[in-house]
Amino acid sequence: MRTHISELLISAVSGLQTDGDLPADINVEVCVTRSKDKAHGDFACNLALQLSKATGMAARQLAEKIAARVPEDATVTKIEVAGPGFLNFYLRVGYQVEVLNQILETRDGFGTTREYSNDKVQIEFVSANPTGPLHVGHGRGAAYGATIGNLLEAVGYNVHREYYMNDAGRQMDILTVSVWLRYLELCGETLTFPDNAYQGDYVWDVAAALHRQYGNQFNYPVPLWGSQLSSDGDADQEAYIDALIDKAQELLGENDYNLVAKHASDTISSDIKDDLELFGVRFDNWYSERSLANNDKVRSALDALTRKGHTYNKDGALWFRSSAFGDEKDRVLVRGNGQTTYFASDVAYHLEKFRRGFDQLIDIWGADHHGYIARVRAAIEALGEDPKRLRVLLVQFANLYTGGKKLAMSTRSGEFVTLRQLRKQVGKDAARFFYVMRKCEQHLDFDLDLATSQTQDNPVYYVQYAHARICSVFSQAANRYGKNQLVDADAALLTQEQEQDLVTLLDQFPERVVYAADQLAPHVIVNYLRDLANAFHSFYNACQVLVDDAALRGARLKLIGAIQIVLRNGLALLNVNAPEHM
RNA sequence: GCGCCCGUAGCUUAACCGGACAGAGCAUCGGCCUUCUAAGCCGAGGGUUGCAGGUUCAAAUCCUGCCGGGCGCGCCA
Repeated sequence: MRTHISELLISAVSGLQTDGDLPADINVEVCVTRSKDKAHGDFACNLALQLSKATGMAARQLAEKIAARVPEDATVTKIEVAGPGFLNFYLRVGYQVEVLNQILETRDGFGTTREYSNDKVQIEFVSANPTGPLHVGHGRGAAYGATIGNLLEAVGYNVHREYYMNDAGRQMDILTVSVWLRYLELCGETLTFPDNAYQGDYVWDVAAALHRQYGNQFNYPVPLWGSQLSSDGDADQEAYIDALIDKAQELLGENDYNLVAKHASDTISSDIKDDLELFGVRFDNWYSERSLANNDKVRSALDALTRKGHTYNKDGALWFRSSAFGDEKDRVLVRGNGQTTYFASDVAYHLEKFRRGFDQLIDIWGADHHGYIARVRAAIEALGEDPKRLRVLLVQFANLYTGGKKLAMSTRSGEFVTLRQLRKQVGKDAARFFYVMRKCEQHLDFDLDLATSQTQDNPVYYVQYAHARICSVFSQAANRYGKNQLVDADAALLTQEQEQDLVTLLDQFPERVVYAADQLAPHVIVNYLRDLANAFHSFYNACQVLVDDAALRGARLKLIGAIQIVLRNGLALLNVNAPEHM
């Protein structure tokens, strides 16, 4: 309907142009919006206000001229010039009821469109180091990315979801050593576990599994080697950890060290996979950082940069001249000790993404990575790819509160609430809904006490309850009147204000999905569902569905049948269940 | 110090990417269950959109400067 009105307006403008009332060379961008207020009709357009600037004509006067030139239309009953020069369109009562038939016919498909049907888009999210279980901070990125994926799919994109496993580098070495030390303790050794190693209980679990599988194969009595390390290292703990890593590699040898490392990373990765699966978050691919290095992809990406003349050597390190591409300073790719940096892997990884033929790339990162955007973009540009095809979304942190106190969340300290615990406490549906309720650049305060003790107040129940109520009405309708109540129902009987409001809302669902997908804004769907549930609950209290009048009853069943489908489709976008009973 | 994000009712927030009197929820107060689920509905109070300028017919939205909060600024990942 909106595009239809736009067409009417365009025709009016070109009519005025041939009349000579408007200059022929003006740029017309017609923008029709739904009126917020019913007093302003059904649709509104600010065209005259925009054109008055370009033409120098008074806006109201111009609006009158446009209105007079709009072609006759069966649906438009009145065009009014209002305020400073708005054109308000009033439409025939009941013009939207056709949407009910459309919903009941297309069912699951209602809300999906084919707007972007040929574009392949890759969305990379979560991508947490496999050094520990996912915590509630990761949950937001997971829920957000999964929902974005659903939205993009709904508007026709070919979506590929990927998790980048940072399974290489120093953090993994620290994890390996942490597991090995716990393992030694299980073998009966006595040692001081470093404060800056991974403290969490899960490290014990990983070590225990290692011990079950390999027995004492990796045991080296501490008295034989412990004294060789610089004394307990309160001077420099990080150096102490590095020394431990070296010592472990020396004692275990490459093969055994890698066995321990792989055991640790595999165990934790599979735990992460299970966890995400239960959270309703699926990936098409898990891309290993280690595999980049193993396949020489890092080396060849660096060679490509060097060939194009964007690198240089300084102080024994290899640098990328990212400042030539808008970054604030140059970045190190290969350190003086010969090791490549995390950034080097990321350059190779993003190059690889482009090579895989995606039209668009979306990265969802935690807000703490914002300083990273410029250098990744720089690398993409330097390698001859179009940086505009990469969209980076920064998701602000979710702060967790309990007892009014903010919880610190650090994987190394072991002080964190896992995603698994959260899911068990508040449930998958509530957690998923809560995580995407706010726009991603807004900080999210997650009050655990509130979520656990007052689950009744959680808005997800409000929406789910609307769905359950509808299901209940249908089951009673079937009991009293038999099935197939929807056949031949006449939606024109829906004349109550609450019924009209509902039809209008249902009619908006597809455009809201498109908008949410364009903006990568799941909260738009959340708000829509709350509005729809609210309109339904109001209707439910004002109008009886199962009335004696069979015609009216049929019309109302048709209406709530459509609502049921839209609630279900909307909740499905969020991976939230639509229960039949509550 | 420099850079990015944010500041809206007591609290948590929305506002269709410049539009009409800034909408909700929680909390507070007052009503509604012998009719389809009261996890609901109806009503009331509560706002100088952090502050000060600027652009515009029109600013929560755009620009400038302050104030306040978060995050980042490694040959860490």
